[in-house]
Amino acid sequence: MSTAPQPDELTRDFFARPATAVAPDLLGCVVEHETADGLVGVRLTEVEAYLGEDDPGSHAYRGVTPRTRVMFGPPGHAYVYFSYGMHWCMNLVCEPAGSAAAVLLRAGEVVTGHELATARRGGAPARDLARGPARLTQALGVDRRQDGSDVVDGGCALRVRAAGSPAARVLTGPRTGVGGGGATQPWRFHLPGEPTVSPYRPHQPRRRAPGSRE
DNA sequence: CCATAGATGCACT
DNA sequence: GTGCATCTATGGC
Repeated sequence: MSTAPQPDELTRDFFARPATAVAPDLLGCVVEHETADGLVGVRLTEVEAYLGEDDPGSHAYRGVTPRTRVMFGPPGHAYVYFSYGMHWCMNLVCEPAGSAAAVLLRAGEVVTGHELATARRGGAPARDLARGPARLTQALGVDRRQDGSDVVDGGCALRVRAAGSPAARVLTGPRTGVGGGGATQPWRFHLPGEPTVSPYRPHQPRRRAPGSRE
């Protein structure tokens, strides 16, 4: 049989736009990851836009490095990075190659593979399965191996599809967990009335490590 | 509900 | 060496 695109499949052109335009359109879409263990799908309820080299809150602010190489590549790919020594976070790359914008997937609702997602999350309650960027990747089974994955190439294990009509209402707010002056722009997007949206936390400078002098 | 502290490894300076 | 685009456990209300 043919591998014709499904009607709800997102296109590369969808991601070739500014991150601030892509981000609200991603709300309500479903990210799926299929592994040997099964399929988990997450309906996105909260995302954040990160711009390129002019955005102090973006990993791309200091230009191309081995880690941020994928952000500067073509749109429609996953940028997965390691955070705080134990977590993985997932972005979808936007804008044409050479421009480093991306959208961080912050939270969602597990709509497929509830049992597998719960097992991966250590038996967490349903609302918490994908509430937070690191929880979301853990529920999906995404880690370093998915960095650079093409999510709009039909047949990839990690993919994004539209689900129903676009969100009727989208709320915006300041970005979460970002300092350096990058938090003040209203580049966080979420759906209203969603219990899976992570609570907003203003950025707090990290206290010194134990044992260091004050 | 809220606040705080500790875990933990990598990218970059 | 410094600083994280975080989460969990624990304690108090």
